Amino acid sequence: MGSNNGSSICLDLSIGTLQFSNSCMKQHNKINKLPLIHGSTKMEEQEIYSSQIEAEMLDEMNRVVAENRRLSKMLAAISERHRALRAQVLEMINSTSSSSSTKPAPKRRNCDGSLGYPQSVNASYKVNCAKEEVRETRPRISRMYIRSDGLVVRDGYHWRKYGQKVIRDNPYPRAYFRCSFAPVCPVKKKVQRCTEDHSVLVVTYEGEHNHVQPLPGDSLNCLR
DNA sequence: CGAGTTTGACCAGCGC
DNA sequence: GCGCTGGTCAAACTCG
Ligand SMILES: [Zn+2]
Repeated sequence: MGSNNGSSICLDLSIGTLQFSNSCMKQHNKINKLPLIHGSTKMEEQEIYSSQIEAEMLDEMNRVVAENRRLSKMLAAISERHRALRAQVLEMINSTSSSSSTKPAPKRRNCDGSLGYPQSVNASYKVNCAKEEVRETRPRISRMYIRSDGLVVRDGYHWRKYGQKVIRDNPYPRAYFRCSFAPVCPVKKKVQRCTEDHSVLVVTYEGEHNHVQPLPGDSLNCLR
């Protein structure tokens, strides 16, 4: 979870071009090897038809090659931007962690301030979570998006509800759960409905279980 | 009767 | 300092 630190994006963008050109060439050879029988109108028709197909295939192939080239350029540009942003974020983390060594870190609202789809996660959240990875002292926080009608999340663990709160800008309340193995297990979770899509539950897990899953059969229909 | 849930009160951080 | 807000506590309540 969140451990995908790979800076290089590797995508195979050769969308069947080789295969396509090979089959095209085979067909081309086949057509060329056809015995020529002069005066045969049927053969002429076939030849015209074949050449039409050939021309269409070549057109298609050129189009796909051009598309492939365009996508490769786009990917290169995106990779370059990703690398630059990553470097920037790391620089920010280093500067803030060195400067905040004198200041005590705030006790609350570290990673839970914003709630929304993964695409709309803001920059400060990303920076905070990156900080989370850098210093291993704070409990691990992970967020999941689950499509569910009720507030029940089948994640294989037993939870005890210890609070519910109406949160600003959300008509649905947020529920607070502790692992039923507490205080031995320190894991907590928060469950609330997504403001954008009310059929989606936003589940935030805090910490890691130090015991086996009591209900391993329960699968998590996660949307990530 | 014990375990789990509900819900109002309380506490602490943060912005103004 | 004050009000707002999110997180937690704990008494009351429910359910098997
Ligand atoms: Zn646990």
